[in-house]
Amino acid sequence: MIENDIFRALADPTRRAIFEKLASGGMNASALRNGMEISQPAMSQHLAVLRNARLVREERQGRFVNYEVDPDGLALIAGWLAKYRAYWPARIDALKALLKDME
Amino acid sequence: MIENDIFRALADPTRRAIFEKLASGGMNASALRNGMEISQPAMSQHLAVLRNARLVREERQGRFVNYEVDPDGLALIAGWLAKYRAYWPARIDALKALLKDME
DNA sequence: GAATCACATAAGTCTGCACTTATGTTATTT
DNA sequence: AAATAACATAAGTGCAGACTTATGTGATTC
Repeated sequence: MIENDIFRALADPTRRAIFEKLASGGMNASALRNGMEISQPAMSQHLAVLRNARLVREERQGRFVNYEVDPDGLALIAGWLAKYRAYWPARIDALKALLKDME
Repeated sequence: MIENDIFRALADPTRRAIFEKLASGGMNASALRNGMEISQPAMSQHLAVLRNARLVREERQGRFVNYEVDPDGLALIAGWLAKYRAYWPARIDALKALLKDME
């Protein structure tokens, strides 16, 4: 179940940090490690989990592998959130401000 | 960190099932157990985790404790998602239409 | 083609966490 | 006030998962 993979992937703070870093632009695994104090295998394993959850996708470039955010995973979270939109009216103003900021 | 609590809380499928059940209406812990094959302590522990993540809130009613969805947790997820709005431009229009419909 | 570089995979260790059994706490009932 | 009902908490157990060390794989460099 992909939904389970997504939430389990995001449950780890290190993985969320990696994802956030990728959100600012595509990057290879080595570049991702810069300033993160994480071993090479650990990074590789984290990326595999994120990729399996469709939060990230890879693209081979020579001997480098470029990673970038996969919108599919985000859309799935948005879909999960939408199921509970009945509870959003309480926060509707905050959301509106958020959207206005998106223009 | 509350964001971490939220994602860790949602990482467990049983906890997501409990949350989904509560989304269809407030309920006490015993009613939640109906048709779930889960022990009473396990349910109590799951509810504690969800409550700590602000995904659920409780309200004492005699010797019962009524649980309901807490919009705060959902809003925090929406806020997290919003950080990556650059990756779901196509979804923005749908969300806007949704909010307009809420007026 | 041998060495090196970027990354993946294997296997083992250790911590966190979901569960169980047992007991505590608070409110109702009789 | 004793019994019971609804729930919380404590302590112990077993497994998943985040890490390590070691090795494998595919691409570039010399």
